[in-house]
Order: sequence, then structure tokens, then C-alpha cells
Amino acid sequence: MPYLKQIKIGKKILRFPVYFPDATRAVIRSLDSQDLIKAGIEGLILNPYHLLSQPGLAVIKKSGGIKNYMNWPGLAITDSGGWQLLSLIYKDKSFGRVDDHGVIFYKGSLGEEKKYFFTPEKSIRVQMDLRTDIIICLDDCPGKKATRKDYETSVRRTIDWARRCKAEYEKQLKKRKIPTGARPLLLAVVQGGSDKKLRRKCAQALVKIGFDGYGWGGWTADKEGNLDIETARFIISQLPEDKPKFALGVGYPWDIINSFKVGYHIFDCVIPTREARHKRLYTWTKDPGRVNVLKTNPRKLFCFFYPDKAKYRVDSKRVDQFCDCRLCRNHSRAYLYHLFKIGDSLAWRLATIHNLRVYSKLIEILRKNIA
RNA sequence: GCGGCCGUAGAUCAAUUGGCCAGAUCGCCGCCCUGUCACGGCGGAGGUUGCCGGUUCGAGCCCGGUCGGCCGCG
Repeated sequence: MPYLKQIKIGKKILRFPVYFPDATRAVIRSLDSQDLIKAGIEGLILNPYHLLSQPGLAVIKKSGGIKNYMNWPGLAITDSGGWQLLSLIYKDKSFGRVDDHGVIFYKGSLGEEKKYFFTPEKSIRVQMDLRTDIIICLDDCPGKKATRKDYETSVRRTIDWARRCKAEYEKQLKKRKIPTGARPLLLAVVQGGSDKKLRRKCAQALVKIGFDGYGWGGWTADKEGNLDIETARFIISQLPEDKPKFALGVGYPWDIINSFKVGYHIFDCVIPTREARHKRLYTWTKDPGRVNVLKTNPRKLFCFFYPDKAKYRVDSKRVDQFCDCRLCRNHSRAYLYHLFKIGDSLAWRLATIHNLRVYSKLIEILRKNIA
């Protein structure tokens, strides 16, 4: 099957595969746009739900969109906001509930006292207000303890919500008089758990409605952290070849390689940024420029570096001999150990830049493999 | 030389009038993080309470001695 190498969004070209880190609250913690660009990051994913509570839509609209607001020159995707709301609700029922109409949220972010109603239409309107390049339909992702019946409901609702999102999207395009070349791409998400019948039903219904791209939604990995690659592959088989596929929330570097191999184009994951802050850095075991990434066991291409171990207190070596990031070019392991020990924000910044660079390097190498 | 204060995990400190298994924090070691309420979460190792003796059913706490440290006076 031919792999889609790139698409145009307006005047911009989005090359595949691509990894977008999660700037949920309009920032990759401790980094600015220049840091991101130098780390090889081309796009960010943002979250409308979090941005509604802070800084609020009015501020962002006044700035001319979220990219202007945060001075981000690259590409940007907004998620629907559904995942956050639903995972909060599944964690604690007092947060709210879901029905066919949308999501009722009793508490705002961080305990604000407001009742909040998130519908497919509202999600689309907010995302279009944020003026990102790619927007995503609100979907219903079941909790981890979901039953077969929950998955059936989820698929039915996801299809219905996707239809409503598409209608609202077209309505807004007209209302806002957005020219064809400036419209954001609209992606829909395939639900259905590990059940192929449900996945097929969902995928086919979404394709029939017609979207610019499709996502692999739900929990992409099992409790042991193993990617459900069987489902991943099946979903691809149900979708049109010429549309980009988004593996939502994927994943570890080896997960990205494995998902890329079965046909996915877009990835996003909090892992590299969160783990950098939690003191786990990814390092190359082999020179990524010299190894055939597709023929090597993906898991064996990487190992971990834990900068808070006392053995690194006096280690003058660089963190990763194969990495060209700001940290690896300029500083020793001992210095990073020190920065984490004293709790300086530079530790976060350098560690985050490093992990992002490992991801962007991986993307560069995967692109060479489809050239 | 005399008088006073102080010795409790690697570090800094806690432990009602003597009373379960001497605690906390940091450090150390290990684990976790997948469309981020996450500068986080979970777990573990580590003490003959300076040492010797005494009083007591029972001592980190009381008594005597001793060693070490600090302060004051000679």
C-alpha cells in the first residue's frame, strides 16, 4: 500500500510521518517556540477544553488565534476536548456525565463552580475560534472498564457526533466566510475497542460522511503497555489510502515505528515531555543515521537515561552520544544531575528538548525510509 | 583545670510525666507515566539512640563514669 508522503494545508505542507507534542495549555512546559523549532518540532497539539478555562476564548480570539497568541509559527492541531472531559469523568463521576447530546461537566477545570456543557457543535466552534490547521471531531471514548455494550454506545455516539461535527464545520465555514485554501482539516476518530466488527462499523460510517483524515481512537495500548497493533492495522484497512491517519496518543518511540509500519502518519504523545520532567530521558542505543530503523527491533533502538541517579553526579560524559540537541551538545550528565537536584527549571528545559529531539530525529529517519 | 550545653538513619532534626515495633524530611535504591487537572505518583533499604555500667517490670529520656564537639571562666 502506498504511503501518503505529505498533504497541503492552505499554503503549508505537512510532511509525513509527523509527531506533534502536546501543548495542552498552549505551552510545552518550560520551552518557547524557538526551543521547539531547534528541537525539530513542526507542530503542536492543543486542547480546547483547557484553553477555555485559561486564558479563555476572548483573549485568544483577540490575538487572532492560538498560534498568534503563543507566537507559534509551525502547524497546530486541536483535539476535540472530549478525551480530557471523559477521562476526568471516568476517574471521578462527580465531575460530570455523558449522554447522546454531549458532555455535562459539573465542575470546571480545577474546581471552578460552573456547569459546563460540551457538545460536538461547541467543540467545533471553539476549535475554529482557535484557528488551528487541523481540528478533530468530538468522540466518545469509553473508560478502561467498558463493557461490550459501552463500546456499542460509544460507536453509535461517535458516528452521530461526527455527523453533527461535520454539519457544524460546514455551517461555520460559510458563516465565517473561510476560503477553501484557508480552511482547517477536519478529522474523525474511529472507536470500537479491540472489536473488529465495531471498528469496521465505525470506520465505514465515518468514511461515508467523509473527512479529511481519520484517527485511531480509544486506548491504543493494553495494561502492560503493549500497543494493540492488530486493531491498528485493521482500522487502516477500513480507511481510504489517500487520507492521513492519526494514531492518537501514540506513543513510545517504538510504538511510533510500529504504527508507522502499518500506515499511520500523525502521532502525538505526552510521554517525551512528561517523562523528561519526571527524569526519564530516551537515548539512542545505535547511531540513528547508520542503522536501518525498519529492520531493527524498535524496542532495542532506545534505552533510558535517569539523570537523578547518584552515579551520574560526577559523570562528565554527554547524555546521548548520538544526539545533537542543546543538552547533548553543551552539557555533561553531571550538570544535568545537578540541575535536577537543585530543582532548577533549566533541568526541565534541557531534558524536554532532548526527548523531543529524539522523537524528531526518529521522524526524520522514518521519512528517509519512504523517500 | 573548672562550669555549662550537646551527641538519635548518609544529612538535618522529632519522639507526651520513663511505656506498643524510635518517626519525619532530604539523600540513596527501584518502579510507574500513552488524544497531560501530572514541577507528579508508588514502593524499598537504612538506627545496638557516642561508649561502659547502674536504677527500674520497662531507659533515647533518670544516675555515675568515659570519649568526642561547642561555649564561658581561669
